[in-house]
Amino acid sequence: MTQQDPQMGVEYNQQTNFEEVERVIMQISWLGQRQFMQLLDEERFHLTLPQFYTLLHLHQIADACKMSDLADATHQSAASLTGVVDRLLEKQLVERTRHPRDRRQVMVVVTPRGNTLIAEIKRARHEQMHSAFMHLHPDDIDTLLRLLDQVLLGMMRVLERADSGRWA
Amino acid sequence: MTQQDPQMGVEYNQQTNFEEVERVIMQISWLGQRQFMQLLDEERFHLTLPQFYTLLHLHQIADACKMSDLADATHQSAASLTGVVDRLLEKQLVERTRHPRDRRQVMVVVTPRGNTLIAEIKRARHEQMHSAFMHLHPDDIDTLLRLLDQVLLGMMRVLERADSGRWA
DNA sequence: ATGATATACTTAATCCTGTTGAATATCAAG
DNA sequence: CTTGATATTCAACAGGATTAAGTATATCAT
Repeated sequence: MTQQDPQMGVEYNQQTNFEEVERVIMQISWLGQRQFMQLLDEERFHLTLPQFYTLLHLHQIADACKMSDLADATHQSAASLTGVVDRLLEKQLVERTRHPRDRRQVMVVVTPRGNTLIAEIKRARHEQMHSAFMHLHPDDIDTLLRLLDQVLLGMMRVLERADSGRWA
Repeated sequence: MTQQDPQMGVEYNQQTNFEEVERVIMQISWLGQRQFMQLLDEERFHLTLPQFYTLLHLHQIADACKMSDLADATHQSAASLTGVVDRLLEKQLVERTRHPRDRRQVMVVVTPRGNTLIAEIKRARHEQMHSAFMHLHPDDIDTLLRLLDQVLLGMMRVLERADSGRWA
C-alpha cells in the first residue's frame, strides 16, 4: 500500500512518505471523528463532539475553569462555547458560577454526573478502538505513542505561532 | 509526559500506553480538524470540512461517482450529502449528471476548477503541517507511516463489521 | 469620584450540516 | 400495469460556526 518505486531516489521517497503521513493522519482524523460522533449520538450519551471535548477538558483539569480558558483549550470561539455550555448545563453535566473577585468571569465546573458520563464514554470508546489497535505489537504501541506525542507537540507549536501572529 | 511508574508491571504499562495512544490520536484528530477548518475558511478556499472531503474523494477517484457511493466513501448520510453537493455545485467545483442506463442514479464529477482548488488546499495544508513534522527523523516518518497505516486499516475493519451488523 | 477604555461574556443573525421520516422518480418482475 | 425495491431528494428541526453588536464589570487616568 505504501511501497515506493525502488528506482526512485531517497529524497523522493522521503517527500512521498511525508505526504503519505499527512494523508493518513487526515484520513484517521476524519474517520475517527465520524465514528466517535456516532458513538456519542447513542441514547445513553446524547452528546456532540464539541460538547464532549468541552466536558472532557473540565473532567481532566478537575477544577473550575473560566470560559475564555475553556474556549482556548478546546479550540472553540467564545461565542460557540456559550451555546455548548448552555446545553451541557441543561443536561446537568456542568455548573456555571461567577468568579467572586472578578464578576465578569464565568467559571464552569463538571458535576459528578458529568464525570460519570465521561468515564462511560471513555469505556465505550476504548472498546470501539480496541479492535483497531489489537493487531499492533506492544513494542509498536510504545513507538507509536512516542512518535505521535512528537507530532502533537509540533502541531501545538504551530498553534502557538499562529496565536502570537495575531498581534504581530 | 508519558512516563510510567517503574514499579508498575509490564501489563499495566501496556494498558496505559494503549490508552495513551487513544488519547493522543483523539487529541490530534480534534486539533487537526480544527486547524484545518480554519484554513479552509480562508477567503481563497471558503470550504467546510464535509465539502472538502467530498471534493477530495472525487478528485482522488478522478471519475464520476454516484451519490450513495460518495456518501459511503466520505462517511456522510445521503441526505446531508445532497446539501453538500448542492453547495459544491454553486461554486462550480463539481457537476451533476444522471446515469444514462439507470436514471435514478445521480453521478457527480469534479470540474477542472475543483481539481485546481484541491491542489491549492493540499499545498497550503502541507505548509501548515510541515512545521509539525519537521523535527521527526526520516526513519521515524517511515515507521510512523507503517504504524498509522495499520491503525487506519484496523479502524476500517471496525467500520465494515459495524456495517455488516446492520442486517444481522 | 468620574469618565474613557479594556475585558469577559452573551446575544442575534445567518449559514452549514446532522438527523429522521416522508416524498419522488425510476427500475425490475410478475 | 401494479407491486415492490432502489436511489435520491425534501422538509422540519437542532447543534454549532462565524460575525457583529450589546451588556456588564473592571481598571486606569485625571
